[in-house]
Order: sequence, then C-alpha cells, then structure tokens
Amino acid sequence: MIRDHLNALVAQAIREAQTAGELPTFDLPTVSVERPRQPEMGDYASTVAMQLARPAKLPPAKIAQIIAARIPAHAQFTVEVSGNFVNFRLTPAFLAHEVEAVLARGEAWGNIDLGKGGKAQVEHGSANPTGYATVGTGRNVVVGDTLANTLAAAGYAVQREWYVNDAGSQVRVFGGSVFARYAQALGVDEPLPERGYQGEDVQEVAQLIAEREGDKFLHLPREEAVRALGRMGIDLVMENIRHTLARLNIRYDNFFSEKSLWTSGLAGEMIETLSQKGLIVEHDGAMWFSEDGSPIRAGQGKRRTAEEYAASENEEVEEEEDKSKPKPLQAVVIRSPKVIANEDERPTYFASDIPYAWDKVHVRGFHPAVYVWGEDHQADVPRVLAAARALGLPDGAVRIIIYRFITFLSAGKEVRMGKRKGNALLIDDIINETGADAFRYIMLSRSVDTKFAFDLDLLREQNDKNPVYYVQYGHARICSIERKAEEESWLDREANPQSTTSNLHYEHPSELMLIRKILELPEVVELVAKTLQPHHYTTYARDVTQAFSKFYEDCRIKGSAPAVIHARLQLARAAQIALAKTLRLMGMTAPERM
RNA sequence: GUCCCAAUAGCUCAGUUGGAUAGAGCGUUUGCUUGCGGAGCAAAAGGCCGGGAGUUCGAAUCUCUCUUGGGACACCA
Repeated sequence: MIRDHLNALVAQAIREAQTAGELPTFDLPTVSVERPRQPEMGDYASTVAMQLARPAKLPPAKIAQIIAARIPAHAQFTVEVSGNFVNFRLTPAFLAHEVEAVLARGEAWGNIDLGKGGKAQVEHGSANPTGYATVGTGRNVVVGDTLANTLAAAGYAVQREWYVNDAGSQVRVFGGSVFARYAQALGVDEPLPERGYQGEDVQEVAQLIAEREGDKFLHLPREEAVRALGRMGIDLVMENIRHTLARLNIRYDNFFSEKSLWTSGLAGEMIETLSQKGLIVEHDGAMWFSEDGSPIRAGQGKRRTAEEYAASENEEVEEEEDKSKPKPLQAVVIRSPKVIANEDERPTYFASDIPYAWDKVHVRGFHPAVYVWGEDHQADVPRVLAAARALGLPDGAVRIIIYRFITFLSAGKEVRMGKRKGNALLIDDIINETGADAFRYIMLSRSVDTKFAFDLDLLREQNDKNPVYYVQYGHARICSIERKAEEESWLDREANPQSTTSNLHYEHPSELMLIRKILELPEVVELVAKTLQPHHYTTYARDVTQAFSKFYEDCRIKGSAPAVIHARLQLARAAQIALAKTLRLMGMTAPERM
C-alpha cells in the first residue's frame, strides 16, 4: 500500500535530517499520513511537522521544509510543502497505472485481506418466530447481511446465522394462539389466550394447518395439541420469513436452535464450569451469574423503588474506579424455580446466551462473532460481554451491534406498531411498493445509531427523490456507454491495434478525480469491516456516481482521438466495476438498463 | 436513580486514527442541450457543529459537566 510506503519515507527523512544535524535528536513519534479533506491539498498529507515542533524546538513550517527536502524524487507521487503540512500528490501516470490494476482485478476489486482467511460469523434476524418478518426486522437483516458481505470481501470465511428462539415462554403463548385460531378455523369457538398474538399471520398459519391436517389436534389432550401446533406454526412462519428475506437477497447458512443448547447438554456444562469458578451464586432459591463471584445483595437484580435508590446512596462510596475497564457484572438470574414452567423451556434468556457465545467462539471458532441486535437488547450487551470474559473468550471475539428502531410516520404522526397486536408493517408489503433495492438502500443510508422515521405516505412518491435511483441510474448509464461504443465501433480495433495495450493517459481534473474515488473502495471496505457501520457505502456510492457524472459531463468520449476514447472507456469501465461492487456489497443489483 | 444513544444548514443526515476554508441529499433561487441516457451538470443562498470548562501546536471529533430528546434498566422475550 502506498500509504505505508509514504510513512516509511517520512520516518526515513526525519532520521536522515537528525543524522545530518538539521534536526535535533529526539524519539521518533509514530508517523502516519492521512487523507486531506480538500482534494487540492493532494492525496496524502503528513502532519508530523506539527507534532515535532515541541521536541525539535523549531517552527513547524521549517521542519516541514527539512523533511520534504529529504524525500527522494519518485515516479508515483510529488511532494510539496503547504504551511505546516507535507503533502503528497499521486502522479497522473501512477493513477493511470492504478486504473489498469482495477480492470485487471474486475469483480475482486475492493477485496482486502484483513481477515486472512479466518472464520467470522454474522448472526442477524433472529426475531422470535412468532409472526412474519416486520420492517423492524428489516433493518436488522439488511445491516447484518451487508456486514456479512463486507467481512467476506475483507478476507474472512463468513457464516450467516439465524438464532431461532424456540425455547421461551413466548413460543408457548404463540402455540396457544395458533391453537385458538386453528380451532376457530374449524368452527370451534375458542378464545385467544391472554396476551395472545392477534395478527393475521397467525390466522393464516392456523388456517393452513387446518386445511392440511384436518381436525385431529382437537382430539388430542390440549397441552399436547398446543405444543404440536406451536412447533408446526414456527416451521410455517420460518418458511414465510425465509421466503421474504430471499426477496431481499438474504440467505442463511445456518439456523441455530436455542433449544439445542439445552438438549445437547452444553448449557449444563457451562453452568458447571462457571460454578467451579465460583461465578455462580445462590440467592433466594435461584441461581445467579455474578462475574466477580460477589454474593447477591438484597435488591440487586430487580427493579428498585425510588426510596431504595435513595437509601443506597447513603452506602459507603467506593473508591475511584478505572473507567476504562468494564465494571464486573454482579447479578443476572440464570435459573429459578419461578420461571421454569416445563422442560421445553430454557431457564432464562441470558442462561442461553452463555453457552451460545461459547459455542460460537470456542466450539465453532468464529472471530469475530458479530451479533446484530435491536436497541431493546442494549441492556444485554454488558451481560454477554461479561459472560464472554468469564469464559475466557478472547477480547474482540464477540462484537455486538445495536441498531435504533425505525419509527413510522403516517399523516405526519408517529404510529406505534407491535407484533403481538398484529399491526406491524411487514417487509413484504413494503417491498411490494419500493422494490428490494430501494428498501436495502434506505435501511443502509443512516448510521445504526440513528433512529429514522419511515414515512408511509412518502413511500409511493419516493421514486425520483430516492438517492438509490441516482446511483443505479449512474451505473446503467455507464453500461449504456459501453454498449454504444461497441455497437457503433467508436474504436476501430483494426485501425488502432495499439489501443488495447496499456499507455492510458489522463489529465483532465474530472478524470483524475474519478480515478481517486475508484481507488478509495478498498479503504471503504476496511472501514466498514472494522467499524461494522455499513452506512458508509451509501455515501461512497453516491460520491463515485457523482464523480462519474462530472466526468461524463466534462469529458466527452465519442468523437475524441482514438487514444482518448480508449482511455476514457477504460476509466468508465473501472467506475462501473467499483460501483457494481459497492452495490453488491450492499446486497443490491447493479442494473444495466433502467 | 443508574446505564446506553443522539443533538452539525430550513428539513433528513454524513463527517474515518483529533488536522488546513464544515459536507451531501431534499427544499429555495439562477444558469447549462447542433454530440455518449437531463433520473444529469454548474452556481448562489443557507452554520456561535446544543451550552460551558478542560486536554492539545490544533477539537464537530477526546475528557468532564450541564441542558434537551429517545431508549434500556423484570425470576419478560
């Protein structure tokens, strides 16, 4: 990478200046060139002169001059001093050379080797299988799938997993709801259970079962029927969800059953391990996880009243803590006789999280194991991280992404939605209106930390305003140019036998700008892979498209000299490669016509 | 009460390991077409980066604090 090369050259220049006596002796700081915000300032810039001003006891502008003077002449870049900065500008010849490198790599352009073939997992979706996929789940799966694409491009062997919550009490409630709707479908008067699922999806599933299986479940013992219908219902719902997600270009490698953690005995082993480490304590007849093994004190682990908080304030103040270290987690319930209704259920949600994290990282070897969670799970983040620490899993192996929920606007007012109440907006309904590409783009267009309002009224008129069309249109236009160039033989290969060999030449600012944008792609992939923030793709896609549009406006291809036509067609091709790759990473299509 | 997230242009949002003059889309105003897709391009207007303090050569970015808004804090999932 040229950036590393420049770093080395700057460091070398400083050392030489010290040897020559132009700079006093001091310890070299870590030098690192960066990308200037203003493109006029060059492609890379070093700020090291300002960092050295104090130890060198010289004005920074003077230091910049000394360093720049000692950087040898090079074919790839030029060096200039601007104020206190040492700037590097890639030469047109080098940029042209890089265009050829992009063309040579084709679809592999943008791939990097951050993962070095290691195993990574992205677990996303994972909603309770108690209803069809909602728009809320949509943000989860689009973010998760895009991260999976990114890690794959970053050199990881990636597995995409859905965690099936098939072990909780919600599943029992769901089973009861299916049973009621099933009975109703067969003409039997049966009320929905308390807090049952009211959605049409449950009715649909129950209807389907009634048609396929007849009335045989009505003759079984009720408890047995509820369980059987719950299982069948979950299978049907999952089938529907899979179908919906396939429309979004999302597929999974594995569906992991929560219940399997308990039937396999892994959960029991983990609890045993933690008990031996003294990290599981008994209190009030229940079993608790306590990261530092501290005993459970009264009031911990449950919601306290304002009075209790006020009283606890009078307790002795602990000495100053190191804020960089996470506080040990002191109380999460693992198992209690009050919560186990029957053997089909796992003790608590957190009790499953412990063996699940172990299974991902230690048993299956994923590093990182990425979790994509909605903000309703934010309180569980420290718990899972604490469990990972207690189990001795390596730092950074468990990565949890929390995304903000989507809110909905209708007639300018916020609408509340819930799966249980059955008024949730389904992904299928939305993509029937917008198409899968626009849906994915919208879901990726904002940082996961930002909640955004989905305006239902704007849904239909979002066509021209949606930036997704700008990007896809740009791609289609490049393809159109290539088609035209071929059909109309802009380049007569017979007359210009040399034109297919290298010797590309670019000098127009719009050409050079576009090349620089294309060359940024690997850095964007690295950024997303490291930060796990996929929204950077949308700004990058727009930037590339914008650079191409400017190039398209300023640099005519048709009718130019053969060498220019050739060079510009090659550049357009490179832009198409970068844009298509970005769209693919986002899980979108790159249409050749619109 | 504790914890998490947010606050940047009229609106919706970017802003990478702290760097030079703060960025885009939409909206507003005004230009651009004898030629490759005008779903385009160019220009203008629009900012105490929520307030305050600190660290630093240098802060939208880091630390502390305050304000405002959202969320999470069950032997629920």
